[in-house]
Amino acid sequence: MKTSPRRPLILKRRRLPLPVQDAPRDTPEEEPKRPPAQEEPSQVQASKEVAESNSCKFPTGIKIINHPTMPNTQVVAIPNNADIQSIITALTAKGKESGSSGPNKFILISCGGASTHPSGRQPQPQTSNDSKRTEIITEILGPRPATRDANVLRPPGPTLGQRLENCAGGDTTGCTLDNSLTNIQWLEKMSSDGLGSCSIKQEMEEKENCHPEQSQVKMEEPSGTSTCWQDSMSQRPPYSYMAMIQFAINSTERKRMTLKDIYTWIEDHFPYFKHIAKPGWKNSIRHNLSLHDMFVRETSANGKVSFWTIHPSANRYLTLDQVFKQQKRPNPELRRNMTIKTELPLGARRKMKPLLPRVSSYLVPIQFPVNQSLVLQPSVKVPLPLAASLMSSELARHSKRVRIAPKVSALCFSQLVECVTPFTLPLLPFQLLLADEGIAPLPPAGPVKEEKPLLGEGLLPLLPVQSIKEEETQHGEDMPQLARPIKVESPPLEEWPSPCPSFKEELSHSWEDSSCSPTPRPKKSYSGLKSPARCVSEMLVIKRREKREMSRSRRKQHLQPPCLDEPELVFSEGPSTSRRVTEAPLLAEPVSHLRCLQEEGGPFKTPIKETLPISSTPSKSILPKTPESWRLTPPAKAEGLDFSPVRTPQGTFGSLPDSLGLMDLSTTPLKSIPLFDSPRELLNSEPFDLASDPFSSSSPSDLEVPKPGSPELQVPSLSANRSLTEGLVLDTMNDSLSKILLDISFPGLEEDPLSSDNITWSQFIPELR
DNA sequence: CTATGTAAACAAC
DNA sequence: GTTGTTTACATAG
Repeated sequence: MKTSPRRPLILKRRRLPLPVQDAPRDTPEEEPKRPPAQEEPSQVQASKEVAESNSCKFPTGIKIINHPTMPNTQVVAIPNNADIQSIITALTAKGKESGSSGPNKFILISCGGASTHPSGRQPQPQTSNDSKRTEIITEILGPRPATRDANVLRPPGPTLGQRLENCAGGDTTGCTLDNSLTNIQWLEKMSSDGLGSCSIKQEMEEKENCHPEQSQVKMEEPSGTSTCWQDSMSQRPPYSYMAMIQFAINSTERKRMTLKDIYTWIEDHFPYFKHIAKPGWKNSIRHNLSLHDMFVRETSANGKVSFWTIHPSANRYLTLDQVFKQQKRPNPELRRNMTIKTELPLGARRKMKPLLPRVSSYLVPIQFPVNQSLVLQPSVKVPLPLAASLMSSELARHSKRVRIAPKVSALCFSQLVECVTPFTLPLLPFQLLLADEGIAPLPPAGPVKEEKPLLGEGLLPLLPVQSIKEEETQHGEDMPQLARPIKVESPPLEEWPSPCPSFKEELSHSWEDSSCSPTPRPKKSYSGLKSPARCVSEMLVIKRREKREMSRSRRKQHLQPPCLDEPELVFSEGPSTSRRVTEAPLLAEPVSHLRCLQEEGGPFKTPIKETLPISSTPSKSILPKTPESWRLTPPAKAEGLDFSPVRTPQGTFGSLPDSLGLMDLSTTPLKSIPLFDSPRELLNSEPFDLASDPFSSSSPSDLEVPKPGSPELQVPSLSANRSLTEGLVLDTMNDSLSKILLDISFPGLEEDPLSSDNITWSQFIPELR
């Protein structure tokens, strides 16, 4: 189709221009916003239901609304005077009761805020809304991307899968800013996507998903959207080769597959390759296998058969199934893509984002519901003390990025996610930044700009924890390479199916390697595993590589920390999966977290190649350190990297405390959480840190989060254009509470709301008023 | 610049 | 011919 010489195949995803500004076309009418009410009926109902139910349980004045985009997520508007703890307790109970199927994430927002606000600016416009609405929206459409984040975010709770779903949404929130933003996006989506049916209903039903069994093979159908999917089958899948390879490999129990099987799997699952694609696609597959460090080649014991595996640290265990599901729900993207193409006019189309792959993906798109979406009762006002927020992932695509904060967990939430809200773009720039409490520390130094660095870290933060630590510790900077071997971390053994895997690169260059020894670093290494013989052979290989490396081309891309982009999914089911991360030691949930973390980065994103020094790759890496980023990442933080940071416009945020975050939420100490009347307060206030309390202790000193002092960092920086607000997100699944910062910029406003202190939640969310 | 896709040259089996 | 690696280049963001 595409005939471009070079790229015969073009991914559609890229194609779609953002409607954003142009949007006009797309949604002209629609977007204009439908009043919330109008939205999907189904949604509405759902929301109502929820509300009702909630209302029962909770003190009066509390409004609960289903999050428009996030499944299993509700936005809870809490009056100032309400007893937060009790509410949290109630929500927690509720969430638990509901289990994965029900709402398990709650974004807490204080409503009365308006009152509080002295600020003057309450937005008028919005105000108007207040009265109006009572209802809200609901689920539906979430933006897809969110899911990913979700994963990330999600702690390990129950099953990841569930989480994902739950969280998936990420998001959330309700933030609806003003109309503008929201509408467009989502509405648009809705309409355009047509998700409709499939997604919506199913969404609610997520449950199904939960158990998905997915045979991976057939995933397509699972959803039922088969038609859509099928249609798409003839088209090039929206997944990168790297993603497809991962899907293929992860579809097996042992998580390993021969090249041939990979080809077969892909052909089976994506007819496009079987029937339409040029033969060269196989070459591309091979190319990807060789290029990305996350793919590790193992040789069978006898040495005759080579299996390709995914480096545990990088493996998110994504399966097509999972991705597919997620997409459905939350995002309609795929759907969109598929359908859209045909249906929508170009303008209308959204761009597809590469699902899995792109690094940028780290960013999670967040969608905000349209403003309307939330509605609180008029009467209710919440002060906002709470910040609630949400987070989860979201999608981001738009213009901005949101970072997701990790769960509160331990120390830090710090993670921020940057999201870009894709859709919204046009509308408004609303950004969310999640920050943990501490978060902020920005990376002072660096300009942050680079996302990448961030990326890696950013999301990861969580993940890394374990790995990171280890690395850190191990590394230090230099751990001898020897140490590396330690890698054991990677749980290779267990995880790795193959008994004796020999990885090409044993040395691992990645991580360390680059720097280290000149020696070879073959791609992957799991040292322990390989047999001697292999080692030798490997060595040879390595040598070659080294040479090459010297050269510059793209070499294998090293793993990096994860990113999120991908659809997240976390694995779920996989038996094996479970542990890999042995390392995780720290966390209680380790596994999941870890996994997430690692995975995040992993899979899709290519790890950064950090490049060896030499390597051809340009890694931009700022971090010279490690090539292997993925592991290393954390440390970085220490170093000043930011992990999670949000990148604010200017900068970024800081790092995560890394590990901290990971810790676990389980104990969330919500109790003491302060509520903030206005977003502004939040900003000013220190993070409350959950972390501090409970975790603080836990957190290693080193880890320390910059938080307190630092707050400003972010803020200031942010201030420039944005405003920040904070919110709390209660994830009952995880028992975690997270705080996030929302960075919101209003189009209309010149100033940042923040800057003006005036800002109130209501401004952001009219309904609250 | 980076990530990704494609093509192709080579090398080892 | 298959499998792996690399290099080179193109394209989109």
